[in-house]
Amino acid sequence: MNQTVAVDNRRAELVRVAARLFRERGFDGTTTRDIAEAVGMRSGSPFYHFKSKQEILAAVMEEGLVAGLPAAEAIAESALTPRQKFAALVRAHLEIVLGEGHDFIPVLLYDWRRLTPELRSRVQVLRDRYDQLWQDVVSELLAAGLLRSDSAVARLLLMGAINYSVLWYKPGLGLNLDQIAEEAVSMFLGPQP
Amino acid sequence: MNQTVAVDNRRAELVRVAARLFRERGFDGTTTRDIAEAVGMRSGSPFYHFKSKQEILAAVMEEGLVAGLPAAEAIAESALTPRQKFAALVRAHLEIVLGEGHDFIPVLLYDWRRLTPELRSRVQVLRDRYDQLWQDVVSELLAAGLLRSDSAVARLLLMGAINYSVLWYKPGLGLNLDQIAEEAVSMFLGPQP
DNA sequence: CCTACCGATCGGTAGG
DNA sequence: CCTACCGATCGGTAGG
Repeated sequence: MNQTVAVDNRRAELVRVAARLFRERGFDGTTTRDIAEAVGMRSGSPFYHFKSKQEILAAVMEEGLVAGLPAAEAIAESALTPRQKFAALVRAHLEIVLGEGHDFIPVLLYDWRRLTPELRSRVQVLRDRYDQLWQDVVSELLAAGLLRSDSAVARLLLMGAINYSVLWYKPGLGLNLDQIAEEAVSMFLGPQP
Repeated sequence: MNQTVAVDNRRAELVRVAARLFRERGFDGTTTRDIAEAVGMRSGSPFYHFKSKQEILAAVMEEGLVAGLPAAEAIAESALTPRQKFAALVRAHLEIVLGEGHDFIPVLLYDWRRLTPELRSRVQVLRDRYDQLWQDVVSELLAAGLLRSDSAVARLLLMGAINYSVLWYKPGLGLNLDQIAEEAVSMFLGPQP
């Protein structure tokens, strides 16, 4: 219809391809030339869509958060029991961290430090919303007596355990995502009552 | 006495300074010129001591592992109860991950992927020894009925929770290392019997 | 370990 | 989005 759609498509393509490359090789291990080539552009053309390489990085992270938030919000606001909410949140989180084709959040976990302070603040807004959902569910667990710990530290340790899996999980080897989620929940909360 | 000592001192100095810079700025965010300048050398001189920048990175990681192994081994081989061993291991690990002046293991956690495959294999030998100590203690916890989970996944989740703290812990804010260690142990194992 | 340097890479830009 | 390019940086090396 108009050119905006085409331009947006190209931009979205750059973000998607950049996510994959950043995840595989890291932010510093990927050049803007790599990204351009992977979408069939010339080396300077990504800068028509983004002001800097770091802006691409921020866009990757924001897209991952925006894509992941609705599912997490639905879980947090559902009528499930605290334990069920937690189990669902763990499973959903494992999916966006380890699932096939999910490159965005791993990039966030790997290369958060490469963002400039300004961009970090911008992305942090979305990150805070995601963290708050976890905080709410962890608070429910504590209120229900299912977890004993300082609430803020508990959340950080729990999310750390899950997030860190991006460094050791290999698809096809050992447990699958459902099984890892089960192991994690039962380890943190004890066996099902 | 002889020149070997002086040369070794310079080399050790490079490793120590590189550890600090790599931790603060990341491997790719640090140039060999930064490292040279920080020890008072000219830009090319680090390559008299190391074949490549990656060799410096490997040396940093190996030094961290060699320094951390004895304490962990002493704990694993001690006569403590499984719960006490685990608590001691968590506390010792938090120290080398978060403690002031401990830059080596954070570099390992941040920049493991920047090692070439060959160097990664070399460092992995030491890493395996460290991981095995954790595996042994986790197995003892399982045997004692203090943890319910698949043993390998349990270890990875536990170590992930601790290791990931390198991304959120800020000295002087919130809990100190002793308190975080206590929170972690009680969250994973439940309240003390 | 220094001097002096290279060769390549890379993010980014002007102008169309 | 392409062409053509710059300016700086950086790991690494030869020779002493």
